[in-house]
Amino acid sequence: MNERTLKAAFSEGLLGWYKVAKRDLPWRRSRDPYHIWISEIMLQQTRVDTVIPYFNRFVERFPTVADLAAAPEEDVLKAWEGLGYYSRARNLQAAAREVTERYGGRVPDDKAAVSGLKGVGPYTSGAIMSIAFNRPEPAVDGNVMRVLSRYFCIDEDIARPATRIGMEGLARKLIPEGEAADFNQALMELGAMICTPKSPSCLVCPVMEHCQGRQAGREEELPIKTKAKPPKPQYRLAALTLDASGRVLVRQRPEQGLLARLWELPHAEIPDAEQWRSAEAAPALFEAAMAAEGLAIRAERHIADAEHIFTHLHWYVRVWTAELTDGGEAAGTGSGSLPEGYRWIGPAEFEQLAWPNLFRKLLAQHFSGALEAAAGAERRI
DNA sequence: AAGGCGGGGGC
DNA sequence: GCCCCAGCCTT
Repeated sequence: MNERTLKAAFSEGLLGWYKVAKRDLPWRRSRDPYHIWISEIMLQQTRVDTVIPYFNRFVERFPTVADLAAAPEEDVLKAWEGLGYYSRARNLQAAAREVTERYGGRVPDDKAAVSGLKGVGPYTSGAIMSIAFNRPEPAVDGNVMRVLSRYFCIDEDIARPATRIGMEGLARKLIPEGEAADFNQALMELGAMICTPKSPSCLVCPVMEHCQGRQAGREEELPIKTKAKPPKPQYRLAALTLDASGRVLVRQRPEQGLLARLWELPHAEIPDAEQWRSAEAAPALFEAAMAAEGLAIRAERHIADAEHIFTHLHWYVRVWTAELTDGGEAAGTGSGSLPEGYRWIGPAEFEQLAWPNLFRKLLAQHFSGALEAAAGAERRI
């Protein structure tokens, strides 16, 4: 079979399968390019099942581009809480403001304009142009690279940017006339449902017959991908500090970087794991580290441990109860002696602010009494 | 080209 | 435990 026939068989088989097998997803019930856009940003590095509830809440809370553009940033962050990669939320709102001001609140049917929006890269621009406007642009994500690597038995490392460029050229040629929206979604659907990373379901695959990877017996070893580096361990101590009325001392993270603008318990890295672990050495190191950030505390008692794995970091977080050492003024009614970004919160404020999952879980346990109960049980042993 | 940037599901 | 996911941005 020649190359042209191989491609035609692929496109026809895949498209025919998709038209009868496609999943009923919330954003597929809409033709609104704004909805397509929201869904594609949320779906970056995030699974469909995770995105669905976020998508539904988000479009209800921000029904139009103008609503999103006009919303307080903290509202957008709260709507994104738990979804991860929070720069997506900030970029999305910045882009919504650009669409409102420059394009009258409508997502432009223009490849260059869409590509220029913050948070929209090669994949997402192709997805919006094809799915929302049926333009024949490729939308090459991890699914597509896996499917194409297998079907055409391509050995190139999909971690290399150059490989994605090549895949885009191939994917562009595969789009059947006038079928960009369905075909691009079919490619991703096949990758998600049939041509999975592990144990692909070749026997029910609509294009198995001509799959070059399977014919070579290599469907399990493709695609080729260089391994990611393991996350770097970081040992951190966090302070659970209460005032007289039971409120908890928390702080907001900086505007840039990891977990930007989310809220957290005050904490500091202890570079030496052994010292971090040591009940004798840890308090003084913790107190010094917090003092360097302008917060004078005394660490009292180890109360909980938590772990959180990011793509590039592995946090080991040990929570100590703590007290402010600069007298009652800081623990009072917010007289201003707290460092910038710090505040006292009760259960009501806890629900309003946006937290990374690690601290959301810890504080939820504290406010429900579970944290102290567990520590008390441990102490009795 | 490499690294920063979350969180969860599947096996 | 390990892998990977409907990636983008900065350097």
